[in-house]
Amino acid sequence: MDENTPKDTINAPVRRKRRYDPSRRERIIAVTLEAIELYGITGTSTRKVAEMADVSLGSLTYYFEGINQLIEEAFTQLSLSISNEFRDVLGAAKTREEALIAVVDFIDQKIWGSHSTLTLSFELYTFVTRHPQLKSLPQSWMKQSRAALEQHFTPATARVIDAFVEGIGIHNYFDREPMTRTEIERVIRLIASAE
Amino acid sequence: MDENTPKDTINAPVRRKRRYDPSRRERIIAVTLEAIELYGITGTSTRKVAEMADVSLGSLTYYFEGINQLIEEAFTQLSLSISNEFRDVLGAAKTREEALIAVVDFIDQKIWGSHSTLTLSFELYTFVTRHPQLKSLPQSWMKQSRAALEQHFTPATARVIDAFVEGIGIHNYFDREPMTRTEIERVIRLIASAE
Amino acid sequence: MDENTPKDTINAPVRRKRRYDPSRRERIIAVTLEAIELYGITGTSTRKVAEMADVSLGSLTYYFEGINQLIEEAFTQLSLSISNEFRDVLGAAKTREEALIAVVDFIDQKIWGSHSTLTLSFELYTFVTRHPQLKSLPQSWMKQSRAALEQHFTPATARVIDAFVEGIGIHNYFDREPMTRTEIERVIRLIASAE
Amino acid sequence: MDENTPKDTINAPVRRKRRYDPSRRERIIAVTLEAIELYGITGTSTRKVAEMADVSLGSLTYYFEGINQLIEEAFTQLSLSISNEFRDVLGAAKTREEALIAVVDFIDQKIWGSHSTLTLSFELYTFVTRHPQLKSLPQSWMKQSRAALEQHFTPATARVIDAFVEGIGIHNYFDREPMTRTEIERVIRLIASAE
DNA sequence: GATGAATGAGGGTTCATTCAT
DNA sequence: GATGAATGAACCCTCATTCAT
Repeated sequence: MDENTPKDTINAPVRRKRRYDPSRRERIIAVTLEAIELYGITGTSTRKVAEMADVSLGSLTYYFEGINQLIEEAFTQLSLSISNEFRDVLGAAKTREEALIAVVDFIDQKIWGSHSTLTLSFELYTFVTRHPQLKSLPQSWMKQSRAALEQHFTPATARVIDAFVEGIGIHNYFDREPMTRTEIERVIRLIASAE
Repeated sequence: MDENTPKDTINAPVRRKRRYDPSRRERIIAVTLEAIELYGITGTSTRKVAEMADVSLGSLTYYFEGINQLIEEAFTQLSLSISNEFRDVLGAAKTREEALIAVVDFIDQKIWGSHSTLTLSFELYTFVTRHPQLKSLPQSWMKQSRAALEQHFTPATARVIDAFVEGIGIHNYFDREPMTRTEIERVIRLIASAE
Repeated sequence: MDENTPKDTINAPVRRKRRYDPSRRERIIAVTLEAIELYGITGTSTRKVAEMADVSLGSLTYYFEGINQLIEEAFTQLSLSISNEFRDVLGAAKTREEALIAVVDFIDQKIWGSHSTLTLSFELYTFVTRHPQLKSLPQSWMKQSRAALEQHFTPATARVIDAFVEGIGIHNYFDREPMTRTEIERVIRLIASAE
Repeated sequence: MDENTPKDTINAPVRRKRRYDPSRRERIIAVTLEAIELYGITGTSTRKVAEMADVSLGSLTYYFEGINQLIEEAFTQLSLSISNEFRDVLGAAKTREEALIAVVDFIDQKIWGSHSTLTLSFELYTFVTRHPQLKSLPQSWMKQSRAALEQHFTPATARVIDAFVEGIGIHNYFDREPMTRTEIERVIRLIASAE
């Protein structure tokens, strides 16, 4: 009782008493993804997420079964974001030529090539390895990528492009002299030419 | 101690639990890699490694600065193993045709396609993301792969093959209908044909 | 809320999850006793009780001061049930001989010997130890047991029988070879014979 | 490093660094029993035990699988103490008459009648209810009590006395007017007379 | 050189209770 | 009157690391 009574209006203690926060669940998920990007799954604790989301510790287990479910939902969202973005980029292409360029863009810098995306993907792959029930995440992600590519290429070609996107993205991440845009384009054209 | 001490035969050559063991350091590293494969970095603790290596807990910090150094050395060894194996497989190829088949084998089942290798690679990639000083590991690994490939292909082709190996390995790991050997071979031949 | 709201039949008498419920307080108490029997006081939480009673979480602190008051009321009810049952069983006896048999029945299987009753009694005894204001519960329970016995036996005998009932019930609960009905009857007759 | 460096010898920080504490495990068990008596199992936490034993938190899980194993060991010790004490008291009796008096003493005040013992017994009974693997504790305790009694009485009588001891102890604990020593003695003699 | 008992910060989670609606 | 989202202290336990022997 005492601790809630402000001595005077000036020194009133700042007490976080945020009730009614309708988008709380979504914010927690988004913040979790940020935490994973910043600190890795290893460094992502309930306490850190709660603090980053400006939320009490109890909120996490109020909305989620446990930290694993939280991570799963965060990854689900990540997976959706990436594959939707790929779909959008490819979907905007009207001709086969535009599609080719869109793929190159996707690798080169726009999405897949980004530090953030790759970092999160590595975390996801590693996590899926230990939690096989999440295999559906990269699976449906791959499925959607290929569906988007198949609007412009044959299934076989789509598959090869998809795999190349994956591989070159990772290699460029580590490589001190990443493959140039010109070279990427040459490869994509080569693959596409084989249909 | 008591239970291991022979009561009356003073010089009896009793096998102590922790016997004289010159290769202890190496064994700890090897066991750490096993632990990472089995439980992930997250699930690999000093206690578990010590127990698996049949070594005292103190040994770990006696031989290594800390658990991170231990993991780093384990990954260094992993990196060496994989790239050496790739070098050997490629090195055994006498003709360009044999080299092509060797690459297909490498992807298809022998090494890179294995569950164990991919699992460890994901752990490594994730770890490197948080410990940039280890970037040299995948870098020199890539360097050696390409050097091996360059015995039979141009540098540009070597690079593309290398990236494709990476990507298709990962995709096949997640894919419920992995790319067939025939299809893999077709792609490799396609890439090689562009020289 | 959405899923329970009828889309077009405005006045449809949809059964809400939480319907009008006049005996809610009593039900909560009864359910609490069930929870204690199933999970022990340790395993009985407000959430679990609310869920089992199909009642909102807030109801518990709305109807009760706190969980301790809830437990107290549950135990009060338990105490009443058991002692009333004992009173009824004894009250139905018309002769001293029938009373003897009734006591044997009470121990042997009917009430006191039951797993459920003993489980709850242990919980109660333990709880009373930490909340002395509840000592009146076993006290009035004992008082009523003796009053029922005194319809057929002297106070001194009633007391001894009562204590024996307590002791043999507990021992038979743990004993792998419980005391037989014949033997129980022999003891009761022995005690009764001393008047 | 900084925090360990004393600024001067006078203000050297007091750091509990108790290494080598050979009886630590036993002390933790003993302290746990004290904690259970004082606060009940419900109120006995790892933190409280660690503090009471002047031991670090980690020591508890270093020596015990978890808090349940700790409680089990504490109860095992309790069970041993009580039944040994009963054995000793009875064992000191040379004649049947002395044995009778020993039993009365045991109930009346010495051991079983004590607040402490009954409190712990209630906790034990309640705990066993939820952890059936501990049923052997009260079982072997009963077994030993009867063995001690059978030095002076027939098995049937031993069993009845044992049950009566249990029941009267509990009832006297709750009763505002406990059974007098004289009355207890009368009952014991009555039971013994039936052989 | 080698050990393993000891440490304590930090992990995930549960809980009774509060209170704006 | 009744709700349930929100709180934060406290729970048990794991961990890398230290250090007296």
